[in-house]
Amino acid sequence: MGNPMSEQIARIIEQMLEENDGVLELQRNKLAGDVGCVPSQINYVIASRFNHDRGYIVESRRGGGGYIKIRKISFDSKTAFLMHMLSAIGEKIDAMSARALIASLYDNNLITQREMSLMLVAVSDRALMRIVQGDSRDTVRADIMKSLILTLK
Amino acid sequence: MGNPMSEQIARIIEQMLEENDGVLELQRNKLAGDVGCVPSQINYVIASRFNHDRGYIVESRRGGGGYIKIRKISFDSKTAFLMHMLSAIGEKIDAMSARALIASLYDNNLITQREMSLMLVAVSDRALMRIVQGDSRDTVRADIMKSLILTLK
DNA sequence: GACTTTGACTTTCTTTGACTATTAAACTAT
DNA sequence: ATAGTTTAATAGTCAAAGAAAGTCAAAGTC
Repeated sequence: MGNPMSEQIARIIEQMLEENDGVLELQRNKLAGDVGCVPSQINYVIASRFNHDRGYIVESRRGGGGYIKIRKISFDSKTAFLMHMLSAIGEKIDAMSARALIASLYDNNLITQREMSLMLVAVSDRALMRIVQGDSRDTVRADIMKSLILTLK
Repeated sequence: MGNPMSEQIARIIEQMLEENDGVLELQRNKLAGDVGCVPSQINYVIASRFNHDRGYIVESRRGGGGYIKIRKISFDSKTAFLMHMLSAIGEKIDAMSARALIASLYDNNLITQREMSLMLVAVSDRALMRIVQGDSRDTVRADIMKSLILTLK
């Protein structure tokens, strides 16, 4: 059977990544124990299948509480995400939807917490919205949102 | 997953620092007791995560009523810078001045390049400025600028 | 020959504890 | 009261042990 241990380990990691939105933190010794291999084989699998060339970023830490963190970074999907969001905005967007979109940028690791705060200020600033009249608000907000999102590209 | 004691202690200290405007005075033995570790581990955490390289200044005193005081450096100067900028803005600000201020935030390492881009969009978005009439523009822009700067803490 | 498996050895980070140093408060002698 | 001394309460240091993860080359498999 074409079923080497490395394949098994790789499948496990892939599955965990999918279940976790492309981010995964594992413990090398534990995984090795679970799957029944020597710890350094985990390194082999990661080095051969989850390396940078294949679109992954790996960070790790030794010592007590150590871990290996694997992140799938696909510029394509990032751009796709942003483009999808752009087209979802359309002509107008209300404040609550804008906030939700910004939060989802943060949840998807496309912006930092501080960037989120800045964006929230930009689309929901009270002084601004006091001046802009009624229906125009959501139009202005949509324009700002689009510009902000394009800035992230 | 990876939650070594050191992480826990570091998080506690960070939180206390945030709640206290970047200054914190703790009692080593008490904290060690609360969190359930040996006192010298507090030293380890401080040495490894709150050292000068990471932007902290630590002072301490032994004996009765002893303490360890941790201060986040440059917090004061950062805040001072931001406050100065805030008061420099006043009621109105024109687009060019706003851009200059934002650039100086970047030059002074208070924001990243991407944050700079986001802020620039927020204060100079053409769609927005098309709608806001003449003299109000600089007032709106000043309000937005102030909110943005306050967001930077 | 390319890929996989294994394990001895290395490096990094954390935890622990014995020992040291400093300080404030309490005490003692004058 | 004052100065000196002791005591108790803190914090500091450092090295050893522990807990991961990393490296690399030899051996195994297809």
